[in-house]
Amino acid sequence: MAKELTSRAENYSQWYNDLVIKADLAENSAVRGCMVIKPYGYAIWERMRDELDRMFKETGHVNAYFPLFIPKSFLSKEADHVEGFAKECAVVTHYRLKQNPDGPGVVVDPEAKLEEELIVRPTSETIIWSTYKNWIHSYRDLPILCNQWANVVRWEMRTRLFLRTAEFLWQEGHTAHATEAEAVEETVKMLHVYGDFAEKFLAIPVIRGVKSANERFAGALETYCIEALMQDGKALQAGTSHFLGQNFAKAFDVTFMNKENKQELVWATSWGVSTRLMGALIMTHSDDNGLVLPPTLAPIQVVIVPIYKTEEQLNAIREKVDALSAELKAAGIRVKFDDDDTKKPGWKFAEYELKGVPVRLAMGARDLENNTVEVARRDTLTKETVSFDGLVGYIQNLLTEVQNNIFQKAVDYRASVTREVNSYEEFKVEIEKGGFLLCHWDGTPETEELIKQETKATIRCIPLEGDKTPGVCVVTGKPSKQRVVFARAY
RNA sequence: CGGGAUGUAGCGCAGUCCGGUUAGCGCACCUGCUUUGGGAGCAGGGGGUCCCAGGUUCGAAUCCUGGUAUCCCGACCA
Repeated sequence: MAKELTSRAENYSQWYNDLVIKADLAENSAVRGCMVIKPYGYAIWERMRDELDRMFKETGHVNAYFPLFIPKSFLSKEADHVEGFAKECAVVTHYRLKQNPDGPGVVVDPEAKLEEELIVRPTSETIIWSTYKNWIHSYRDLPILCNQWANVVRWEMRTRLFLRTAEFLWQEGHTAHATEAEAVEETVKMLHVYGDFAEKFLAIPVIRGVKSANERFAGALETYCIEALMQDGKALQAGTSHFLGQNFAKAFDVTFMNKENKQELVWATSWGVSTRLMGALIMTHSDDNGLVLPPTLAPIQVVIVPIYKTEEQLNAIREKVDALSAELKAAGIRVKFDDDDTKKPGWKFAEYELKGVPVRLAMGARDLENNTVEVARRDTLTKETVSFDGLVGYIQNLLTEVQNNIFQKAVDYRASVTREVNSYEEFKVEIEKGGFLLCHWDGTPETEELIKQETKATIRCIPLEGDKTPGVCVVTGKPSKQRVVFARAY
């Protein structure tokens, strides 16, 4: 069969959709803009979820769960917040159906209209802070460090698989603190949890930074983010951590008695990452043969494909592989022996490449004779024949090497399309080529908006690390404290 | 919500302009034999409310009207 993924097409999204569907990650469902995540894709999400959950718990957080439905009045209590989300809310108005009196099927029962409409959560700040009001009375009740794993709904006008779906899975942390300093510290801490997760676990290099006012979360005083760069040169916001100040405490009247017996408003943060990370993963590492998964994340790290003609040969291979599998498992490696006799070896090779399995072993009669095995790595698509002896150590090293290699490849790619620009003319030319542009900006929303209108580029973030040399804005010539990161984004 | 395109087997498509045998092709699926170190070959077979509703006609996948869904480009947006 001819290779179906012919090239990284001009129309990246088409390539991406083909890839995702063929790789058995997800399908569009009948519901507008929602996704079905198939078992293999979900296993990848579970790997992400488990690792993040572990990191959250290591930093002192606990999990909880809050309602799906938010009374309309809650959402309107914080002015900026409601303005940010009002245009994309799904609203529940009735609670019952009845038999259609004029024909077949059912209709909404007009008798069952809700007194107050319910909003399907687009995010949970409001319902959580209405709850925190009852949990917090004293400084002794603080901090509260809760996370929830949930689904949320945002009725986007235009959706894109994994990157912007109407419903998506995510985690949202919501913390409450006695002091501003502590809340800011929490916000930054979680930004770095996300940054470390992206780089060490997903092998996606990210820029840690602060959003400009235009791009800030609705209701936040400051939004921190990690920004990644996809292989087509477009930026993707991969995670956010918000310092919410006392905005939600004010809106929901959440106060506490401090040690001096004075009543104070509580300080808040929230932070989240979503199934968008699946999109980031695919669009950072994949090639024309399908997914490329970092070994830390891969649900299957090593697949073993037997090559045989007879049942006897298979049994001989199985005997040897079973011992190897046990050793690999004991070493903490996720291994699969695919002895499905309805598929041929060549088919399996292609299939596991499509699925991004980092290391593939093939073993046939030739190997049994020579005490060898064929080792293929997904990231470089190279193969070599190695001795069966000491194989576990070899594979452990190889997995580490693959992990480092795909991260380094992504770092190198990003470096190759990140450059400084020093005039607006240059900016307009360079932005067409994609990638990150580092340039000076006068710090005003007006200038950012002008650039967005004229070039479709936005400030991805004001980086926390790196060069802090001042300069002058490429548009207005006014002073600038440091270079900021511009790009076109998903 | 504007502009454009497309809905025909599980997937990808041809047929539609110019109405007329039993709606066709590739992949996938099933059976048999041969195969198995990179998505096997040959032979046979199964599978269709042609997006929905109404209309025109002796006759509609094809023409007309309305609806609906999806995709792309905008606007919008973690």
